[in-house]
Amino acid sequence: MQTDTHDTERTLRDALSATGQRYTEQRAAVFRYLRSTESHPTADEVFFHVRQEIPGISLATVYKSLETLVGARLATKLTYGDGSARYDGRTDDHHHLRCLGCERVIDLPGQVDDREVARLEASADGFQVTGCRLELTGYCADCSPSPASRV
Amino acid sequence: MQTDTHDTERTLRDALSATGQRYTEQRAAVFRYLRSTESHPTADEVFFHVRQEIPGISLATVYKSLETLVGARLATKLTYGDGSARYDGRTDDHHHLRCLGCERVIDLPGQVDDREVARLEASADGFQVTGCRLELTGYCADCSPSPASRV
DNA sequence: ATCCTTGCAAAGCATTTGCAGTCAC
DNA sequence: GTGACTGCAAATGCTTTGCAAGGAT
Repeated sequence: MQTDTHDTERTLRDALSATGQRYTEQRAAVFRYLRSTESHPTADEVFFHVRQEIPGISLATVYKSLETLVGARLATKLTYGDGSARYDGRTDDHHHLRCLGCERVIDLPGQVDDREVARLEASADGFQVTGCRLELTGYCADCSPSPASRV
Repeated sequence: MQTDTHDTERTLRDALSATGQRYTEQRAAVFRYLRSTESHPTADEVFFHVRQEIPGISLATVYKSLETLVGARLATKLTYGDGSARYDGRTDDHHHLRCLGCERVIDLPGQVDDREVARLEASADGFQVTGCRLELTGYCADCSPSPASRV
């Protein structure tokens, strides 16, 4: 646990200093919160939680910190979906489920098979593929309209 | 060609009247423009083009028309990606390529194999999947940094 | 000591809304 | 004639920016 905290701080310090940026309490708190949750929070939600630790932090700083983390590849910005952007503290290749009922975004374990990507890529003439994002939409266990119905 | 125009108008009239909504010149122009392009335009781009046909149309009306079309399942709203939403006149199941250079969104022929979706879905415990969106990111032929390089 | 960061308030966009006049049915 | 739609302008919501004061190296 203690080790976790140290690793997190070390990771952040290293990534920031590598690009001439500074380690600050605010950035650390935002980073720690992102790492601690699987809820893919919006900037506002991050602000709300981090404020309990650093009451004086401003929303603008939260936005700046989040962009800094994304720039340092320590977080991902999820811009699909309506409305406000969501941030994800995971940076490994993974996908998402989006509940059409409660709008929650849930991590989906597993990756798209490379052969499947290659097959699709074959239709993308002259396009050089570097990444793949997949989102399954539907209804989570709590929002399922009815166990058997299908829209 | 003539038939195409008739079909388009008929399709729109039918879809609108089915929900007690009215056929208007503005909605028709927006619909026609969406059908005529593969460029996945933003609301602003639709506004720009439709204005050449109906100079008096307002941006608000374009937004309202686009939402009406989406609601009637005659268009799709593409909300992944930063910034403004893009609209797609195609409603069949298909996916997209997003160029990280010029930000263009290009249609990707082909679908994700059902078995692949089923495999991923298996990890989504209790989640009822109704749709699948996939986006390959990379560089289009015009933006490719260099033929062989890979980031 | 340098110059990056913060917090505040104001600005910037994309999108939505309220409402009176207009139009499709 | 009735209720839906348009156009305008103002409002909203998320995000970014400019700048002086403060903080990390």
